[in-house]
Formats: sequence, C-alpha cells, structure tokens
Amino acid sequence: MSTDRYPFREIEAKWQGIWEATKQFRVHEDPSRPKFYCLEMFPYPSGRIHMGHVRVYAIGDLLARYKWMRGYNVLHPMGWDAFGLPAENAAIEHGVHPVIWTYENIDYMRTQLMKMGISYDWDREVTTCDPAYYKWEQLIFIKMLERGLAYRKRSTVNWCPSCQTVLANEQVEDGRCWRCDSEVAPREIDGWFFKITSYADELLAWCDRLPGWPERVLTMQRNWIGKSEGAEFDLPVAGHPGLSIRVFTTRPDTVFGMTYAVLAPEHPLVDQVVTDPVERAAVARFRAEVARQSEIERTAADRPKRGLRLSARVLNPFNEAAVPLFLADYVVMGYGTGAIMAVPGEDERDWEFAEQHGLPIIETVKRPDGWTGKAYTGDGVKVNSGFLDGLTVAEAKRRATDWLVSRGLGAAKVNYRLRDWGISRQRYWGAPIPVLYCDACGMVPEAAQNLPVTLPRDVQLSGKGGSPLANVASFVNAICPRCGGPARRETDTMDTFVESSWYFLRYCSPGYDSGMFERGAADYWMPVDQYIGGIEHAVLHLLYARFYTKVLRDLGLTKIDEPFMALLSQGMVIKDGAKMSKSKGNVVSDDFVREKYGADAGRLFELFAAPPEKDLEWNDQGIEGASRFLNRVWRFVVGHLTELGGGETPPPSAPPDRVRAATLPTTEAGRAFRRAIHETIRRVTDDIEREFHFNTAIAAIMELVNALQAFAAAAGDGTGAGAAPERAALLREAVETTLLLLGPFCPHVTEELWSLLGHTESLFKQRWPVADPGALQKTEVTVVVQVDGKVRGRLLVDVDTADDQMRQLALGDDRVKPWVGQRHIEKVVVVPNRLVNIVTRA
RNA sequence: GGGGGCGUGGCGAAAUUGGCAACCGCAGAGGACUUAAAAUCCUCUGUCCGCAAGGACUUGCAGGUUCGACUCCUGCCGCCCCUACCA
Repeated sequence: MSTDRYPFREIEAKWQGIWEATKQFRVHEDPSRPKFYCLEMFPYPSGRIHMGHVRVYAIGDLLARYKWMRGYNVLHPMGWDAFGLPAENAAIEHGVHPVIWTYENIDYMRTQLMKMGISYDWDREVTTCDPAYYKWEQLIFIKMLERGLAYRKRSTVNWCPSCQTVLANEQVEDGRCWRCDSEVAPREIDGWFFKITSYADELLAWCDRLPGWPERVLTMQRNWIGKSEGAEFDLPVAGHPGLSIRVFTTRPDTVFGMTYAVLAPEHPLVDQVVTDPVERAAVARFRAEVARQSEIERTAADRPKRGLRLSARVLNPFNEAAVPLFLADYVVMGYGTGAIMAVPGEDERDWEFAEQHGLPIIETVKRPDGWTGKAYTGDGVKVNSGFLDGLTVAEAKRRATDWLVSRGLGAAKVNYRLRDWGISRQRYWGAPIPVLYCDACGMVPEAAQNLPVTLPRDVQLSGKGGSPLANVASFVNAICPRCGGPARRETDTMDTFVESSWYFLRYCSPGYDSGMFERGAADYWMPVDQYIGGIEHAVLHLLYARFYTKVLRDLGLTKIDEPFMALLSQGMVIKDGAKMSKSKGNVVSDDFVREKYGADAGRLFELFAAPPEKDLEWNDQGIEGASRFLNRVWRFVVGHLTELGGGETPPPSAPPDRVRAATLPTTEAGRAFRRAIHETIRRVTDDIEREFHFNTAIAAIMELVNALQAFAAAAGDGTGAGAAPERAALLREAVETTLLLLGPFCPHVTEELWSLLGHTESLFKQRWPVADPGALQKTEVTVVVQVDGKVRGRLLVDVDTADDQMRQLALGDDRVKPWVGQRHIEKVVVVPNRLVNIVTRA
C-alpha cells in the first residue's frame, strides 16, 4: 500500500470549485456549433452512491468531456427519478415522510456526484416528484385520455393478499411479494392503461432504424412486441346455434389438420358452452387445479399439459368436420383470442397433448425424406388439405386466409405479444392521475387550469389497505370541473416509469413554465445522441420512453420520432459473485474509494478493468494499480517541470496536432518516440469512437507513459535522443498529449498537471489531439518468416519492399534455411509488410 | 422448450477483424535503495523438455475450409443472460 500519493483531495476540490465558479459545463443552444446530447439514465435516490453506480457516470463523463474537446456543444444533465416505493417503505419502517427521505437522499447523492467531478450542467437538474415537473405529465395524461390513448379497464393484476395492495410486475420476485414474501395471486381490478399497442408496429419498425443500439437490446424489444401474422376465424359450436369460438392461428394453411380445439380454462364462453351441472362442476374443479398448479410450478421445463374434454364439439368451417373441444392449461387467456384450433401434425405442443389424450394426428405438410421427428413445423408441400393440396406453406396460408375472407368467416390478423401499459399504482408516492368521478358527469378529467393535482402532504402510510390517498378526505373530496358539483378524485397514482419517459425532454428547458418543454430548445438538443444505462431496462424503460416520445410527437409537441439515437448498455459491477447492491450488503462505497484513492483513480479503475458492456469484477488490488499509475504520471510531470518548461515561464505552447519543423526529431530514437506518441493518439481516438473500448484506450496511454519514462531515462546517457532542446520538445509533446488523452478519464489530476505546465486555459477547452500522419510513417518493418506456418525467422526490411525481394530475403535467411533444407518448395506466400510463408513438401 | 451471448495464462483482459497468441494491468518470484519497513525502481513469470542455445505444445472438445484459424464452417461439452406453453 502506498504512502506517497499525489494530493488528490486538494486537487479534486480545487478543480471542482473552479469548474463550478466558471460555469464551465453550463450550456445554451448555439446553432453555430454541432450539439451532442450525452445522457446517463438518472438514478432513483435510494440513499448513497456506490461503486456499482459510478461506472455509468464515469462512462458518461468521459464521453461528454471527449465531445467537448472535439468541439461539440455538449448537453450533459443529471436529475432524479424521485418517485417510488422505497420512499414509502422508509416512511412505514422509520416514520420519515417520503418527501423528507427523498430530498435528503438527493442532497447527499448530489454532493457525491459533485465530488466525483462529473461535468454536469447542474442548472438543469430535474426532480420528478416536484409538482412543477409532474404537472405536465398530468396535462399530457388528459390529452391522451381525449385521444383514447389513456383508458380505464378491468384487468388481472398481481395482488398481495397480506399487504392488501397491487404490486407491479417488477415487485414480484419468483411469484412472491418482495416486501412480505407472501405468494402473489392474480386479481381482477380496475386500472388505467396507456395504449402502447397502438404504436406496436411503429415501435417494431423503428427497431430496424436504430443502428446505434446494441443488437441484443433491439432483439429483446422485438421479442417483447412479439408481432405475429396469421388469421382469425370462428369455430361454430355444434348444437349451440349462434354460439361460436373465435380462434387465432399463424398457420391457417394447417386448418385441415385440426383434430380438436382448445379453450383457455378461464375463457368467458366456457359457461355458455357447458350447461350440464355435473360438467360444470368438473370445469370448476379443473379451473381450481390449474390455478393452484400455475402457482406452484411455473418454471418446470416439460410439465405435462393438463386438459379436460368437454362434451361439446366444434365444427371446422373448411370441411364441416366436428372435432372435440377441450379446456387445457397450455392455452392462456392473455394472448390471441384465448382459444386455438389444435393441429398436432404441425405444432409441437398440440402433438404432445394429442399423444397424451389419444387424439388423432393428421399430417398436412409432406415430411422431408428421412423425417423421424414428431410435429413438423418446416416448409413443404401441402397434403390432406383439400383445395390447398400441392401448394407450399406460404401459398396455402394466403389461399386459406382468402377463402375465409371471401366467405365472411374470418380475416387476416396481426397479433402482438405486447400488452397495453398498466400505469395505475395503489400507492402514495407517485404522480396523481388527474381525473375525478362525479355522480352527475361520470368520469371527468381535471381542468387544465387546476393542474397540478398535487400530492397531499398529510397521509397515513401503513402499506396495507389499498391506495393511501383514498383515506385523505381533503384530497378525495373535490369539485367537478364540469358541473361544479361534488366529485371524488382518482386515488391511484401513475407508474414511475411515466416520469422517466420524458425527463430527457425536460432537461432541454428545465425551468420552462408554459409547458412540458420549450419547443425550440428541444428541437435543438433532441434526440439524445448517446444514452448510457444498464441492460435491465432493455425493454421496460426504453420501450416506454420510445412510446411516450411518439405520443408527444403525435400531440404536436416535438418533431422527433425516437428519443435515443445510440445506446450503450454497460455491464454490472460485481462483488463476491453478485451485483453490487445495498440489499446484498456487498457495496463498496464511493465515499470510501474517493477518500482513499481519489475520484480519478476510482473512475480509472472502472473504465480500465473491462470493456463497458461486460460485467466488471470489483477488485481492491485493481484500484491500487490505477492509483499507482496516476502517481507515476504525477511524479514524472512534477519531477520534470523545469525541463518541460512549466512553472512561471511557460514556453509558447504548440497544439500537439500541429507539426512544428523545429521539433521534428533528428535521431532514430526520437523518431520512434514521436511515432509512439502519435500512434497512441490514433489508438485512443479509435478506441473511444469505434467500440467504446475504454480499457484498451487506457492500456495505450499506459504504454505511452512507459515509453515516456524510458525515453527520459535513456536520453541523458548519450544513446542518441538528441540535443537538449530537441529532447525537451519531444518530452513536452509527449506529456501534453498524455494529459489531453487521459483528461476525459481522470479530469482532476490532468487539469492540475496541465496548469502546472503553465497553461492558463482549462484542459477541457483544448482541442483533442490529432495524429500527425508524418509521424506515423515507418521506414522499416519487421516481417515474420514462416516455414509451413511456423515462425522461423524475422526480417527487418524497408516498408513496401517488393514481394520478389521479400521472397529472396526470406529464402536466403540463415535462420530459415535449415528448416527448408532439401524439401521441395511448393509455394511462397508473401503478405506485404507482414509475413512470408514458405510452403514445402518432402 | 425458444432466443441471445460467452469459453484465451494464477486473475481482469488484448489481438490492426484470416497473418508473430497473451498488449496493458493485477497477483507472484528475485534484486536495488533503506538500520528496517512502506513507497519507488530494475529483472523474470503460458505449459513442458533443456545448463544453455533452442525445441515441442497451447485460445473448452472433435472435425472441416485455408499456405496460414482465438477469428470462418459443422458437431459436441460447459457457463451466463433474457424469455417462457404466444397458438
């Protein structure tokens, strides 16, 4: 453990103070400059920032500072996703009001972020629990209501019988309530929904137009939307005139292979189809069994399919064949029509069920030769299918659908897995849903001029008994904005994912008080050019935000179609085999690391240890290494200040991207060193721009520092680094380049050293260095000589030596000759400037 | 069951995308400085054979394509993530 560290505490405080005092990272719209909107997913103010959080901010800051140096007008804001259940839990457990708890956390975490030295424009801070923020979300809610994009319906939700409350999907872990561990049960309840399904097609289509997104996130979104094309039609129930069952299928071509049909156990038509009391009792038993079973084992890989054969039969509209009707647990009410035609010949699930229940199986697609499998889902020629015989599957799908349409029996149908977004939460700490219920007028939206509907401060929070707002008489009892009579307020609050669906727009004009955001500001800044956040939001937040942006566009508020042009999904920070989190008790606190090693070292380690998309194992020794490296840079610069011309009499500083004839090295060692400098510029720039491979960028800088030390040590001993002025110029070029390249990774220490060199203007107002092509040019290269693929020698040759000459040099090489010996030379492969491979035969 | 990803030294990782496998760092060994320690600096460190020069082997396993494969193809094995009877 080191005892001799550079004074990072003083330096970090000093530069944070200067950046703040000079408002260096405050930005305004400036049409004359290209903009860059760099955004990290804002945090929930849960208490303290730990090293698991630091990673995303370090990445964001690095990109923001890099883009500053590339000449962009960079918007880099921060705020708080401040509504959420933990605040309510804290209130229940410790008696602290959610407002107090939340704002105290925000104050602490803001200080932590400031001490990390992240380049935020703090004038744009946004806090979502502020009525001035959620007011606009309420206004949009009303507009969505007017357009049918927000609606109320009864549906099945997760209900915790012990807490007496609805739980969001994310609050259910393995079928159990995250708070009290009791088993969650489905329950029918009224709630509010956003009609995200109206945008399913557009959300899907744009997945192909987001090249800056990781493919796996796009895949997850596509799967979540789950578009499938097929047909819908009715199966008349035999003996029940007028009664028919609607089914959806993606394989209308297989309809002649239907040997039975299935209803989901909870299908509403079951009660009409089944009239006999004895059979009804059997249905009730079956339903209970299914309900119980689904709670016990949802993840069992190959659980048997349970089914109950009903006495009713349904008719295949294509051939009038009557087939048995079943209730079965493998058909769910939540998808399609909750009923299917079963074609065991071409569907694996149907095959399995048919085998278990002794049902006939008809093949309607000719199997490939040698087919030994069961259900066949591939392409082929139709057989046993009446008028479809001889067609391919695709043709038959079309013909079957046309047949249904022409007879008015069905229609082509597109189905989505995506469900409408349920936004009702029976909680206190969220944005109130701005509607009222009036005895005379029914459901009425709050009038715009009465917004915001603010959360009452006085509330009893017990975690039991439904929405806490329902017990606040002063909130519930209100006046109908339409008739002036008495009305009751809606007591559900909105899902907190609504706030995070537009905060990036609010940052464009955070204080704007005539609307959600100022049009001009949003037109200038949006969309976000680089978004950075965890993979856990691959579907939820990122899909909601895309949807909400499109709604705002269709309301005429913005012109953008998509909020985030590029997305970087960073991996988790792991300690002791698990994601760093408060509940697991494996956090390394940001305060501790900053006190012991400094903010720069903490950031450097997290950027260096792994590429950003991979998980990162926290390692105490790793941060020692990062700290050691920064100390090395510090000692070198401070130790060579006189030679580097730092201090009170700065030399005229030349931008490193400009070649000065006077500094061009005259010795081979000098040229090699200068090549190393410019090679590093090229590599670091490439690594940041191309793949976000910050770990290799840092490795390149470390190599340059190693070369720098070697050059400085060797130069004095007469090995040919050139005369003193030349050596000093090269050292200065190398040091300045190192500081410029390292700046976005470790802003404080580099800024301090930059000023020690005599610069009076911030490092982050400098231009990012550009590699000098002249310096990169090599005159000689080492070429590998292989004999039959094995390296046997090396040649030092002039760059671009002719193939013929390379061949001769290789064959004539003394190290190579013995390996060729008397063997016959079949051919010689020459890769210019790389290698020669001599291929021989005995 | 479906979809995606991964597999390289003791560890985190790298490899200009088909051309010298292991850059950079961590850990370890030896040495210098020191009364001593810490810090710092230098040397070594994929495995095996060899005093050495040098050689053989090595990117989960088995094949294939190629002058040449960590990289491309096929089949296995193992791990991780997502999703779950989606009709």
